[in-house]
Amino acid sequence: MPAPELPPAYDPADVEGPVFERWSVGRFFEQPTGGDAPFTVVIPPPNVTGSLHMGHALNNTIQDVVIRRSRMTGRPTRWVLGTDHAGIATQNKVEQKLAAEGLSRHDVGRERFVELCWDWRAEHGSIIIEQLKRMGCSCDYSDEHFTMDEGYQRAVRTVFVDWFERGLIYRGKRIINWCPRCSTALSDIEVEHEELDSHLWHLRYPLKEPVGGRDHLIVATTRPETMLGDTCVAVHPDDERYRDLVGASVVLPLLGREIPIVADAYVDPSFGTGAVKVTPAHDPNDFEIAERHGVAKVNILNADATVSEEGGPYVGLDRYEARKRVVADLEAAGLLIGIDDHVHSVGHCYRCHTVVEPWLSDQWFVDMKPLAAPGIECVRDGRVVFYPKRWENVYFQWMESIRDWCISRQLWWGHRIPVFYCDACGWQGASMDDLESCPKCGAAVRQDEDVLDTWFSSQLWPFATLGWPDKTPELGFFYPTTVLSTARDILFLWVARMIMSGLDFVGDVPYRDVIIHPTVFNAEGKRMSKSLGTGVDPLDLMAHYGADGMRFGLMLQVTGNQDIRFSEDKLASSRNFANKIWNASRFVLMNAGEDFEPGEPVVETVADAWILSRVADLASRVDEGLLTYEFGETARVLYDFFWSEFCDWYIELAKPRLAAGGAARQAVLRNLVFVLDTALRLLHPMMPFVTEEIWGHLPRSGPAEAPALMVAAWPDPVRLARYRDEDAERSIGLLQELVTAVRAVRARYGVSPKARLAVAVTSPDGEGMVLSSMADDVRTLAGVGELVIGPDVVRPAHAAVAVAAGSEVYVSLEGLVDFAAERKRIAGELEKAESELARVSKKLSNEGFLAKAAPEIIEKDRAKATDLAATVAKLSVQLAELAD
RNA sequence: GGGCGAUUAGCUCAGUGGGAGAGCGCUUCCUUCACACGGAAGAAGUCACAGGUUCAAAUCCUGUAUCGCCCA
Repeated sequence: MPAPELPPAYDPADVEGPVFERWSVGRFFEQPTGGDAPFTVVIPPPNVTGSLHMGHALNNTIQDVVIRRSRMTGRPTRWVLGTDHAGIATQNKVEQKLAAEGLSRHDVGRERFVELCWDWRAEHGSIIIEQLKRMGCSCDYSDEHFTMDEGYQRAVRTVFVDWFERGLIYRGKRIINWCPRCSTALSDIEVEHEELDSHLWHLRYPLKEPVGGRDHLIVATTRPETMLGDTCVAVHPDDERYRDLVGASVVLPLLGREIPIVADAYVDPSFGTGAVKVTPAHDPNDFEIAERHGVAKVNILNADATVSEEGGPYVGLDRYEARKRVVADLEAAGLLIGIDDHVHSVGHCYRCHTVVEPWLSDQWFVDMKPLAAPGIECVRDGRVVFYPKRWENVYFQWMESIRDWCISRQLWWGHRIPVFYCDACGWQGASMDDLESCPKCGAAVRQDEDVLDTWFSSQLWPFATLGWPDKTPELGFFYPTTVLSTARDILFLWVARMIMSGLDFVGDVPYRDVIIHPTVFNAEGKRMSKSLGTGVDPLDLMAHYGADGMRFGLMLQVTGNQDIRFSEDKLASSRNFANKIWNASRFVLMNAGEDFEPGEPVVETVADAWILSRVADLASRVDEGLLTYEFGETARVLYDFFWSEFCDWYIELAKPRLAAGGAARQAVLRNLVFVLDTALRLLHPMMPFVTEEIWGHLPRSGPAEAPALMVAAWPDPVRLARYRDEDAERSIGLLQELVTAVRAVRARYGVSPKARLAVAVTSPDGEGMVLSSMADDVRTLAGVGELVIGPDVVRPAHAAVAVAAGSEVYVSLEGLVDFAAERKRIAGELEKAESELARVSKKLSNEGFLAKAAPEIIEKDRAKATDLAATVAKLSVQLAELAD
């Protein structure tokens, strides 16, 4: 089938939509139903409120690349799609919408509010899914999951009840991280710490009774307003300065409360004055001290971070206003001793960046230690492998010092905690079913008001999406999944927890390989953020460079490094690369028209043997690179092969044979088609659109092997290995050197590209024969007319000279050669060759080297020395001749 | 305080024991019938610094400096 004429420039906008449509109509995205060795990826569920950012673009390209390769190898391949319900983020969105109408969630009530969340999801939840399609991601779009699906809710509840009954989930009054804006608890790892310039306030606390002539002590604090909640002052038990004060009392300024002085080893005597004020309801360490000494815990803040009634005269003030007032009042009372500059770390909400408040409240926790042990073991014994490997240490470090997980959130949108309380008899318990009455006394029960952390449900993603807790066929077939790709910032939030819950509930790891991809920063090396306007929108990038250009440009930047300073240049060169592929293909298709006779590749010339050898090498490097997740290196290998080898050399070498017609034309056409076909397959995972479109136009020898490139066979490096040909590679290397040398002479003297040069080459026998056999190629590629190659060619008069591939090259340039300039240049080359020869000779006369270096290294250096000596000799002769 | 990463051409980055590379940018030439999103040629680096190991170090080890990230 002859190809319709392709336009001379690749326009992604014309191609991407129709190609995606073809994949969709062909149902190529859909998961397989049978086969062996399934390859499964679960997508890290994007937040349902989100839209595509660079992290998504990168991560989903990585997943699509491994998925597409796997699908082409014929393995049953499944990419599971879905979103998470994003408790805080979704609730924020819906509350904002209500606020626009002057309403709060309390005005509409819990039931209605949850309905509004579902409405919001129905309206906005598929935005990011559509964006994934735009990128060409080959997820199974017919099988979309959501962490609030009915079946998923059952999975979450099963996990909760199980852990509750095993005593792993418990309720307790603890210091948790409270976001006053979101009005909910956060787990420790949902808090982002930031170093801020602040102050250290030194406060005088008067003693109730003077002790040993002292009537006060001085405490230092970074949060003076919390003094309202102080219930003791602590000093180190070994601190001589305060020993006699332990057991005495101070009168808390402003409030007049009498509080004790206690001795506690937690206190660092070298920090501040060595005496610390203790605010048990607002600091986790102070809480511990209070527990040890049995002192009261006074909570001075309301949920919105205003001062509670415990704050006496300061009641109702915002925390920052309270700070100003407390400091001012202390100063007025002469109790403010000094203020030092101080940098300290302040926690912020990971969703809204409000400063979080350590706050005492009743929350639900998971005891993580028993779950962590198997989670550590499965990485130690290699059942789960991280790429890059170094992330395993980060994982171990966190898992080994794991702390209990606060899972309750004071939200309405999410999985409501399935614990029921009977106020009549005091019974409480977790239940799979919604209880109306107390199983013990029959009185009415009430359900816990809180919902679970979104991550509590996300941790079940690899198996809850497969139907767990039911023992579905899918679960048996697709679990464990194959690889998970994700950003490093959710290693703890998500990956570690999936591993622990997968082991605990399914009895096996959730996946074998974990790819931790680099973080995408902007060109200045700063985190990309929509709110700061430092982000780049992947949709804009795709509009400029095409989806393939963006994908390939990102892949070029994925190395073992932990971050990427995003370079748009790489996307531009990738767009150009797509155009290059398009045009090379266009050239091949224009030739492989009516008269093309399909068939196996034919080795008719050295160039044929060479390009087939190179494509065999390419297949093995790309295959290996993708299996080891080395995306940057793989992208570079593809780029170099296609551009530098296939286009710059093989196509150029093919042109005269195409023009010659007949058998020569048919042979080279077959090879062009074969190499292009193979390269398109290898490029497909990274650049799915342009490769698919071109592949559809390639001539076939019979009925189509596959309905689309997406589901065509992946080139098998083992089968291609028969095309390896080192001799051909060496020969083409000689040709390239010679051609380049002649072109350089042309450029140096500004000879028109149209002018045919007369060239004479003196070569050693072996090389001379190889070059002679390719004389026509040299003529074409270097623009040479008269060409003489022999063992002892006479140097023409008025010739520019070069040494290439061990040969002397003379280019006749009647009247053009500037002999003085030429002498200078050759002298420079000679100097370079001599110094290189001296270096290698020195090495070869080093006995240590000869005794200890690997034989092949020594052999290589000997050969190099021989070559260099020849080069030096030739250049010397040339220099001498030019002196005439 | 602990850990991790980075420091290579003007810029962004590959290269992890044996001849310093790419893309972009720059210089010169070329619109030749696949491609100017192109072709040809070229200039450009004290591989952060200091020690050490080795026959041999951009590469391994130790330390220092600077930048970034994570944990406490």
